[in-house]
Amino acid sequence: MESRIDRIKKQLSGASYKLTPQREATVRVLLENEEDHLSAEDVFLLVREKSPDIGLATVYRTLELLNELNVVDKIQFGDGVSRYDLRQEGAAHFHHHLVCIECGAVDEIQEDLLEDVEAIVEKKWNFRIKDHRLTFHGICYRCQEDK
Amino acid sequence: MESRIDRIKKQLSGASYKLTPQREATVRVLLENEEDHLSAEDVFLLVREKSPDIGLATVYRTLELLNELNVVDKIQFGDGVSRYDLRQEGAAHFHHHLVCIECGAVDEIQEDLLEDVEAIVEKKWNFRIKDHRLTFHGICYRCQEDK
DNA sequence: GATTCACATAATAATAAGTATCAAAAAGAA
DNA sequence: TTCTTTTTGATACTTATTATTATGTGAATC
Repeated sequence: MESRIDRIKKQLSGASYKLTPQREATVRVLLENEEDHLSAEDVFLLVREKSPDIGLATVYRTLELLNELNVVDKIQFGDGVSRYDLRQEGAAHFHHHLVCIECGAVDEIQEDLLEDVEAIVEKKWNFRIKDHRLTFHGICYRCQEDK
Repeated sequence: MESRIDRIKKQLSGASYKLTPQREATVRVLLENEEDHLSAEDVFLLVREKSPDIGLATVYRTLELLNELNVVDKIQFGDGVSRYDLRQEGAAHFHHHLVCIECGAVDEIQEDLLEDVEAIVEKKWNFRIKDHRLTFHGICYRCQEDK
């Protein structure tokens, strides 16, 4: 955990930004809630629990910065809110999501399932792929059991 | 064209909605701009050219309704605006998009490239897929030529 | 034909996510 | 120290979208 913070610190300083206490608090919240897909508001409320004086704008700025440095991914599932998701270390590509239309849960698929598809797209559409977003909408295993 | 409007009319009446003049004007704009990915504002401005008395809220409501009936798909590319895209007739699934990070162009892939991937996800994650969203970000063929 | 009645609409107010502004504080550099 | 740059917090603002509300409309019933 500490080592991940250190590495993020290096990424920041590499781009001549500092890991200020506010930024560190924000990063810690993201690390502690890695499973979730927090909105900026969610992050703000969680950060505020430990650092009550932090401002909402600072959280937005930090998330924006982390997104530019590819530390987090900014995603939209269509509910009108941006969500911020820590990128797996070393992951070249965005991971995939399973959004349950019953309960709203969002699960992640870390595996890259798209290599074959990307090869086809690059060739057939002559498109140089840099990243992708893949989300499946359906019924998660939990809601299937409930039936 | 007229036949497509007729079929959309049937879809509406099947769900006990009417194809009012305002709704028809909105659908026509979508049909005439099928290649584009219009925002609600875009649609509103285009509809207004022919039906100056239409209200923005009506356009929003119509787009929302068409989305619920799966006539259009509501998509977000991350620029803060929802865009509305006519679904190909008979298409069970959402089509895919190629978003160029240089020029912003959005191209479409109508083919379903995900059958194999979906089979894996359904089995391995025990997730019953209803729909999917797949967007590639990269450099389109036009911008590659410009180099 | 007049009268209901449910649905649609236009106008506009309200909401909420996100951004811009700006003065003050913090952190370096000199 | 003093000067300069970066960062921050508070808050005003913007903008997409939604809610409200009074009005309109067209089919169904009297």
